[in-house]
Formats: sequence, C-alpha cells, structure tokens
Amino acid sequence: MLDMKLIRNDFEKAAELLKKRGVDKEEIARLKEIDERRRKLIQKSEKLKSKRNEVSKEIAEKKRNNESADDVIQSMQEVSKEIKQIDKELEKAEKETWDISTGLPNFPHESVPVGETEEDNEEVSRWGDALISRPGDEPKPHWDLGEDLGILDFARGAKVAQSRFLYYLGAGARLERALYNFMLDVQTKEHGYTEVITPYIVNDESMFATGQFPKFKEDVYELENENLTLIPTAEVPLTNFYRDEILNEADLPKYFTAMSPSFRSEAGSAGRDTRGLIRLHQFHKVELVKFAKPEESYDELEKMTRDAETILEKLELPYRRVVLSTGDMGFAAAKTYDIEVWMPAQNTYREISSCSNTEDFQARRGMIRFRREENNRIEYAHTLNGSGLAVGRAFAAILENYQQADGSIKIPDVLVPYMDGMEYITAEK
RNA sequence: GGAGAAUUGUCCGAGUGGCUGAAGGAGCACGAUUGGAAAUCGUGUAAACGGUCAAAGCCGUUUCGAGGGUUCAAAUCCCUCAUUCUCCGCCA
Repeated sequence: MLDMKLIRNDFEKAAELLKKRGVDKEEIARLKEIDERRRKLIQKSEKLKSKRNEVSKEIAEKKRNNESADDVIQSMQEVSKEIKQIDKELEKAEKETWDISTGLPNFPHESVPVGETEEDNEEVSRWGDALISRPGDEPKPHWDLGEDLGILDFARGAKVAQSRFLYYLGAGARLERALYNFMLDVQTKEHGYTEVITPYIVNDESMFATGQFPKFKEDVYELENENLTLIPTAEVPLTNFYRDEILNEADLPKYFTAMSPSFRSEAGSAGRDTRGLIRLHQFHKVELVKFAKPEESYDELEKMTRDAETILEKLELPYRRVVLSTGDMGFAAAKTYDIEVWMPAQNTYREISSCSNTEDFQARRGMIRFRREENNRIEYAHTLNGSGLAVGRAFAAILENYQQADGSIKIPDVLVPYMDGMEYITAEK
C-alpha cells in the first residue's frame, strides 16, 4: 500500500514514479479525486456525529431529571438518518479508493533502472567460471541426468498429482535434504537468522499484507470455502509474524529464516520451462525475511543479498547478480536483486534467488510498526525478503554443473558431510 | 465433529442501554523523597482515521474478539463468524 499523503501532496512526483512501473497517470488522478471526495464525506459525517454525541448527552441529562426529551429525540432521528445516508456514500467512496490503491505497485527506489521488461535488468556482478563447461562440449540437462540416475521421477509425479510435480528418490531425496539443511545452517550459524517453522496455510489477511491479494489470486492455490491459501513462499507467514504489532526500536533489525514448501499455480506459464525442476507447482525454498528501520533497510538489502550469494559460493556454483528494472520487479518491491545461477545445459543464467526491499509497502498493509526511542513515535518498519536459496533450482544447478563424463554427479565438498560422506551420485542399479 | 463457558487497555479485572476511552489494581515512565536503592507520595501511560499546523500540539470521529442489526443513544440487547478453555468423539 502506498502512502496516500504523497499522492495528495506531491501528485506529480507520485505519478511520475508510478509511471516507471507502468501505471497510467489517469488512474492516479482518479484516485486522488475519489480520495478528496472521500475525505469531504468523512468531515460531513463526523460533524453530524459530533452533534449527535452532544445531543445524546442532553437527552441523557433530561431523562435523568425525568424531563421529556421527545422533541429532541425526534430531531435526532432525522440526523441519524442523514448520517446513515452519508456513511453509505462514504462506504462507496472508500471501496473505490480501496480498489485502486490496493492494486498499485510500490514506488521504485531511485537507484532502480527504468525499463519495461527483464531485458532492461542490469547485471551488477559475476562470480565463478560460468563459461567453462565441465564434462565436455555437450552438458546434459538436469532432468535427463536426474532420470538416468534414478533420483528424479517426473512421470510418476504427473500420474499421482499433475504435471509440474515430481518424486525425488534415494540419493536425490537425500541431496535435497542435504541442501536445505546446509542452507539453514549457514543462514542461522553464520548470518544470524533465527530459524522458524511456519504454517504452510495462511489466511486472506496475511496474503493481503504481503501483497499477493487481492491482485494475484490466480497465482496461488486457495482452499475452497475456507479463506485459506497454500503459501506461495514462506515470505508470507514470516512477514506476517509481526502483523498488527508495534515493535520496540531496539528489537530491530530482526532476521528470520524458514525452509518450507512453496505452492504456485503457475497459471499463465503453460509451455514455459515444462521440463525439469525450474518451474514446479510445489518446491522447497529457504526464505530470508528481515524487519528493519527505514534508515537501515538498504544496507540490510545488500547484506541479505550477500547472505544468499554466499551459499552459491560455498557450493562453488557460478552466478551473477542483476538489479531488476522497474518493469520486472514484483508488485511489493521497491528494489530487487536477482541472483542467477549458471545452468550449463541451457547455456544461460537462471534465477535462484530474489532479494527485495519492500520498504514500508507491506508494513502499511499489515500494520507492522515500531516505536522510536527518542520521541516515542510510531513508524512503519521496513520489510525485506529473499531466497536463501530456492532448493530445487540449486539441486538442478548442482546436477548440471557437477556432472561427470560418465553421467555421475560429484557432490560439492560442503555437502559431503550432509550426505554421510557420499562423494558421487551414481546410477542406482 | 457435538455440548458448555469465555473474549474489555501492556497485564489482571469492574462494568447489562445514556454522565465509560472505559472504575480499581499491577506493570512501565517521569518527578519528589534517599548517600544509593527499596518502600512511600505525586503525575503520566492505546491506536486508527479526518481537520489544523513548519512542528510540538490542539480539535473531532471511531475502536471493549470480528462483522452485521435494533435504538435518538450500544462494552451493555439481537444475529452471524472467529479464537481460547473444559467435556465427549476422532486422530499423527
């Protein structure tokens, strides 16, 4: 949710910022207009209510003195009717402002490159020898490697559930578990995050606060007749942890991490990444969430992005960092870094983590606030989220980057202890 | 899933139609007292929205689990829902 005051007081600036994100100026103008109408109605209604309260006191006074108050009561009946009428109009205006304002994306940070698509994203840095393909000239894609080794089973996933679901088997299941245990260990022991196990189903209020609702309902799995949704990311339950709460300034910053399954309907992505582990309806992710003071949130974003990158460096997987353009950023984000891991078989980098500062956008929606020590005033906190990392995509990257000429997979050194000393995954007999 | 009880401010807790944003207590903050502390005394101690304002502040409206209703007027009466507790059923 945007700060309505900025739209009111500096319309041109607000409109310009939102234009970078593809929002029509007309729409902001309409919002401003309805908001003005809304506030006029509030004033009108409150004036009458103030009168009603005053006269109510008079009536009470008279009743206590056993005097008749019939005439006053009668006039108040009229006033009450009028209040009801105005409140009805007000409700309508409120719904209209709500409909527009809840659909507006966050203002982009000034450092974000302006653009319309992912083509306009800017590479920030690279790490590792991406272009040295390891086994030979023809690296195999991870889905072939996984099926040949008998550690991934897409066919049975589709049979038992649907396409874009799968089974991990034997050393594959073990590797998945090794990966997220490793990631959680690094984030908790080296980067100071508190490990959390969250609900995997959340209510509509939570989905609203983090920005998925009302605009992106088609991307998630909702339970029928329940007001409940399977989480599309642990960002939702983690960020909502402090919804409707006021924290102490001394409590900030706060770091949480959680491994969870994530459920996405992937509506509208038919035909894209249909093979392999890149785009699934259900996948594991180690999520990072921070609550920070406004003046520190961009430093925290840099640190969080490094926290994600560290995982890839320890796994010795080549990657690059890009900063998303205004056109490619998620709805709630003010600035986002994507970390893309090298996928040799596809000869390209693929997103494996996305780290965003939403500033106070989610905090406004979820009323996540803190009290300043110096003046006791209440402010919105800034919330950040990032993947640290997407486990399935890391799995895919390991298969492709660590494949050997004989089709086996070398286990990255840091994972060997998590695999009971196993150093290679070879075909199951 | 069935039956019953409950839900008031940071916490405990009073309050069945009007003078209750809400008694009383605890906690917390500040001040007095003290060599310092404890005890004691005094003062203060919610949030959202709207208006005004450079700001501090001030004014108004709303909020007693949530939403709706009755009424001139609702913490208080009615309806729906949620949550918690107890008992029964089921169950990892």
